[in-house]
Amino acid sequence: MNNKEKLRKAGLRPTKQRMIIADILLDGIDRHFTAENLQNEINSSGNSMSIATIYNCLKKFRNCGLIKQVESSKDTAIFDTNINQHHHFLDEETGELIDIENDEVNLRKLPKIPQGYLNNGVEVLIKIKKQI
Amino acid sequence: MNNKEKLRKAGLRPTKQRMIIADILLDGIDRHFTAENLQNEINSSGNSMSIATIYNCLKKFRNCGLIKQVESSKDTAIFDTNINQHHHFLDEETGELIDIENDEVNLRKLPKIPQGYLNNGVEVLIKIKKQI
DNA sequence: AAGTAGTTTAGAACGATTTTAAAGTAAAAA
DNA sequence: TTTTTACTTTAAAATCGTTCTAAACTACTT
Ligand SMILES: [Mn+2]
Ligand SMILES: [Mn+2]
Ligand SMILES: [Zn+2]
Ligand SMILES: [Zn+2]
Repeated sequence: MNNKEKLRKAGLRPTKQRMIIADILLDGIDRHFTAENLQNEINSSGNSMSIATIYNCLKKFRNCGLIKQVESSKDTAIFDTNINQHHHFLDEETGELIDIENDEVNLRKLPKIPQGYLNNGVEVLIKIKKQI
Repeated sequence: MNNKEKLRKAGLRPTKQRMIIADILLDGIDRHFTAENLQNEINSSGNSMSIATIYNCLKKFRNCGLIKQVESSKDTAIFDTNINQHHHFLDEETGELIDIENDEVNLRKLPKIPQGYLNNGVEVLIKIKKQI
């Protein structure tokens, strides 16, 4: 399925800007990035785009499930092209994230979901720090 | 140990402002809160404090291990008075966090920590959503 | 008591993100 | 195809959480 079809299937109009972003993000390579990182990639590809459009598109892509947003206490939003359920190592010093595939983690025991709620995904974060 | 002693032991001068905050936060009750939440509590207690001081104190308290900061993709920092290793339920709609005590979770399998790094804590986040 | 290092503060500044509103574009209707 | 409609992009302004600045203040040391 090409990117135009992916956008259509997600319910998004394949505009010029969304296609530029899809060409960068939906190439099957897993990556973590910020809005600014993406703008730099757009610029490097010989294109340009308003930062407002980049935020608009990232929000649409995320809400459609084409990308994810990582839970992180950094002040800048971090997005993730790996949309499979998976986990992360986090170096709190640098903010660097490393993927952990889902089958690398196995939970023996999980707490009871609160009354009236449904489980909507489990994420394991392993904080790491450089050895001294 | 009283709050003045707790601050001293943490290497912090027990100033009037830090004592006001310690009286609110270090009462043994686990809670999740923002800087603004705390300012409201300070105001309700008949005191007042500059928002800069509140941020200064929260950062000091966190760096001394008197409180924690939660990993969250919300745009406002969320702090936690539960400093034991523990986990959370997160309602992504509302941002509400609910503690999961450490013994409620059991990991059968953990990935190998990357070369040159040390494990610095494991956090499990269970995203939940309201049943419809 | 005097010195000094650390702390508080109001307000300015900052940086990430969102809003505004006008111009442009894609899809639908005619 | 033309027209209409809803959606999208944009630069610039606004917003909002947080940090910085620098002057006044306070806790601790000598
Ligand atoms: Mn965040
Ligand atoms: Mn911010
Ligand atoms: Zn990832
Ligand atoms: Zn907690």
